[in-house]
Amino acid sequence: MAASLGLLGHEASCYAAASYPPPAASSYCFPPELVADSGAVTMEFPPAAAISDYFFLPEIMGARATDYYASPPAPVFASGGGTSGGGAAAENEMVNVSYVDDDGRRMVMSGSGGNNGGGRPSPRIGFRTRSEVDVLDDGFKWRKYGKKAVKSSPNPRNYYRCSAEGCGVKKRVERDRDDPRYVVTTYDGVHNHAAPGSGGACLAPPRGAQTQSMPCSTPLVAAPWSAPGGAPCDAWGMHTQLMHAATAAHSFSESSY
DNA sequence: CGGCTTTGACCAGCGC
DNA sequence: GCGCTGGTCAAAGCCG
Repeated sequence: MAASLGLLGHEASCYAAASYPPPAASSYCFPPELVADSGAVTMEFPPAAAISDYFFLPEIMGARATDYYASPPAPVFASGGGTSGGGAAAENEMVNVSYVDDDGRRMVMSGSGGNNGGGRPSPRIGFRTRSEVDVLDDGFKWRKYGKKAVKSSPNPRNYYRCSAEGCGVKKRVERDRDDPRYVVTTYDGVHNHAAPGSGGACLAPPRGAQTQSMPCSTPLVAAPWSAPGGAPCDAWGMHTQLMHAATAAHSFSESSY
């Protein structure tokens, strides 16, 4: 049931979406009113109906994720996203990431362009979450290392770094400039460790989530589709899988050069 | 006391 | 080359 990512003609499988089992809790489903609401962040997204068919987004600390946007490495994929860095628009510039599920339906995700400024680009994935809290508990432990007022938004942007030793994953959190009810979280990089306190699982499930049963023994850096056991079991796994998909697509494209 | 947040300063990339 | 902007650093303070 693996879906596949279509990236510059490459096809990389992932378990990101297709035939995803319905969550036990309805709150995991895409809130109809929150789908693809033309926010500044999401520039291209599947129709609401399609999303509701394929994505089950996590409820995090009472918040409901609304949009995901995955970003493969910018230099390879950023078609038209040449304004990386400098410009505030680059931050939310989308790189289209499409994948084809088992039914042959083409799905499109959108990712932010840009890279880490120079060196090896890292996978980036973000999502917009309707939340009253700024910091969403994703099971990992983050240390805040910066806060910056950005020109593109009246709301400050917070910078977090995974506090795990040797893990260079970063995330940026900011309120949606158009709708402060939404929190835009961007993950930069992929964890090379399991989520703390998750008993070896990839991620601790969000509050109230059903028991995590996805094949989390697989190192996070591994391609998600290579993990035994098939699709993730819940929305939280979906979140993880998306992050992994970005990484995997990254690796895939690199290896094809 | 250790870990975390805050916050101003600094640095690098990009556009003009 | 200069200015703007985003991202990071690091010292100081706070909190459990």
